[in-house]
Amino acid sequence: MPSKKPLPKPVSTGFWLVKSEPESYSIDQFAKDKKTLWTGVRNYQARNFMMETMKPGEKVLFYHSNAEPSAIVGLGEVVRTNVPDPTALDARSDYHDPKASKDHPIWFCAEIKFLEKFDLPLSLEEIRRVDSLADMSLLAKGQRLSILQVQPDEFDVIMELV
DNA sequence: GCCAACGTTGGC
DNA sequence: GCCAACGTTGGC
Repeated sequence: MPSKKPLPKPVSTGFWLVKSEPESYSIDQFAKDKKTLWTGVRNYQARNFMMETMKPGEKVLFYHSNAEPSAIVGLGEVVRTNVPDPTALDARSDYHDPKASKDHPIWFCAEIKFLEKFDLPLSLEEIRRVDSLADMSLLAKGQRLSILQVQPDEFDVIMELV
């Protein structure tokens, strides 16, 4: 028996949810930018999603966290993945990592393009009231990951409600 | 502003 | 390798 388990490489469900505090990057800013690099992620699990699980063309729900109300507010689509995060190499960035270099970027991000701002944002409170969304990882206790997988059936339910 | 939950760091 | 201390996330 090998003493080490291989690192699990999760299969993409094809759908994602990314969190952003509207005060740092809002859906309105995303709509203006048309596309953005999802930089500044400094968590290995979230990074690995953007390095090896996410695929171009997959849909991304945009969630406002720490907001009033916190809610799913829009939709984007993955354009590129596994892009070295430029903020890690920028000494003036809040996200600068002195251990990162051009040959060893450490941190990677995805590029996401704007598709839609929802007419009816789906608040966290509303999400909790939908039985078929009860298993969303967004609702899991202690869940702090800024990038989460979404199941196809959950995505369909959400798109019916926004 | 509070604080539970979790990830990371570093001393040993 | 253990684990206490610390920092961050994000709901409330």
